[in-house]
Amino acid sequence: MERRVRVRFAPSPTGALHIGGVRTALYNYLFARQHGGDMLLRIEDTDSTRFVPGAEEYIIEALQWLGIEIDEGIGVWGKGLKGEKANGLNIHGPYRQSERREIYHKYVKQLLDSGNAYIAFDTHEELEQKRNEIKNFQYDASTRMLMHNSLTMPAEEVERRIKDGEQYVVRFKITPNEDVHVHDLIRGEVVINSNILDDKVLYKSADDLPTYHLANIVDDHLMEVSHVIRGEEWLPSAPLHVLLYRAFGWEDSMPEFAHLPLLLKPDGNGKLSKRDGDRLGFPVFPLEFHDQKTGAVSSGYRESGYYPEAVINFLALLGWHQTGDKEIYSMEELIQDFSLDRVSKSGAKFDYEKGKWFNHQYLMMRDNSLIAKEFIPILEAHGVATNIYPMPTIEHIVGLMKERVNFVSELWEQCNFFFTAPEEYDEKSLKKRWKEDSPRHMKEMLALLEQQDDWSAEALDNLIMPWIAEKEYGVGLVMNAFRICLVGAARGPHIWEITDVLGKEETLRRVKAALEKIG
RNA sequence: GGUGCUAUCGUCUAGCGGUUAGGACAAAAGAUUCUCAAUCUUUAAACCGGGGUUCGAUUCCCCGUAGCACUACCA
Repeated sequence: MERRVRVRFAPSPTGALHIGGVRTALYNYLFARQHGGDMLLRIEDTDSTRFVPGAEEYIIEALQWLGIEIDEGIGVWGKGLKGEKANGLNIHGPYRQSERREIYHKYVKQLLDSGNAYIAFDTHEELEQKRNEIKNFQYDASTRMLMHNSLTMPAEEVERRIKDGEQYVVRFKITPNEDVHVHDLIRGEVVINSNILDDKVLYKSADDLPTYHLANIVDDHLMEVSHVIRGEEWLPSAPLHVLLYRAFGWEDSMPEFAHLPLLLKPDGNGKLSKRDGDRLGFPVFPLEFHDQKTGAVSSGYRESGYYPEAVINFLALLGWHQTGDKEIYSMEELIQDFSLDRVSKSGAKFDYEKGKWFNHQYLMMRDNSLIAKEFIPILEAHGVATNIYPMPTIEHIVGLMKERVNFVSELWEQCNFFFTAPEEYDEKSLKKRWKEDSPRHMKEMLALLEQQDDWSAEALDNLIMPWIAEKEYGVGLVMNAFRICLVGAARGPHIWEITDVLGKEETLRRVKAALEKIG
């Protein structure tokens, strides 16, 4: 009997959601949707010292922006999951680990009672001392009898210490010299000897919270998670997790594991970090993040002008690829085509340039009307009174220009001349395209244009081209000078597209102004 | 140091014993155009090294090398 697919994304609220975390969330989501299963969001806030206010809200907002729907847990949203139905699914809650203390108590006790765990009183100082004393010290079968714990002291003393309020931790008692097999959906069988595992802290009395390892196993079991899809950094502790399932007697219902390759720095070595983004000038977070403690602001993909579809598409292909050459995938297509066994095993260097290209692709595919709406605020920020332009005109302009930019935000510098007359003339263009005869050409052209009533591109072309030919001025020479008058530089779309948008009056005005200013 | 994972153009990758090793990004050149882009065409660019297995290895195995991850009362 096939088990219902249930996956979870379980970030800890320690700051902005890293782009690698976003990819993990995405892969989980794709897998869940493909199998008609459930996508849960759980908050792993078992480290009270690293909690960052606002992080949880940030995570939810980021997932919503990207279109990664949550079926169960924190921040449920998405199609058909609103209201009661959504709440009805939240039967495994609470989904914040800090709110599950009672649950963990029970399971810590179970491990203690079954002899799979013990209580330890060693202070940080004592541990530090041992690390100095014994090279490569590890708290395990070889050293645990040298330490202050319930294995080395009488039960009464343990009890007394706890009663006295002494802080302690609960450690997992690892059986030495045992090969632990982990089946990984991406990597196959991984075998690790338990000797290299230490007696992991499972619970700390100081904040009455479990550590990741315990909470993770208990929650995944209770929440009936079928597949654990997470970053490769967890692979070394996967055997520990297997041992934990075993100690609880849950090995039969243990989830399948899939450890994803890491996202690496674009240059050099190591995994992608926030600092790389700062250094190389690209965002490593989906949304802009304001750190309330430090006041630092980190840039986000949304604020940088990316479309969520582009970010999704880009991220999906960083570590996963189908057999063919297809590169543009909608979310629906990804859900259709995604598979864990086609996830690559090696880390992927983060290629930001390709990310820009993806956004370009989505910009090209986008309706001009939508782009125009996005462009209007930018126009207004540059002092353009957008209400004097009919919407179709703005749509026409963005349609002309979108193919030469990656982001809507780059549109302004490409097409500002449609909205404001040039005040300065690009020196390079002048040098190359404004010749001795240019003023005379422009004056003659001006005279011709002033007589012209039909301002259509076709009519203007029929007027000007024969004139140039007749006078033998050279098309390039005249047209480029004309372009400089209108644009202020040697760039932009076809010249009759520009005259069309500007209209006769404005066109003539610009030519006159240029004649005055450049001479 | 220990343990694990990984290894095809600069980058993301296709390839699942026999291929002119394919595609995309980035780069270069050309075409086109009144300009700048876009577009199209083209070029350059890779199987980490050494052993096996095999008629034949980029592909399978081993070793080496390199990279990465983990090695906390962090996740």
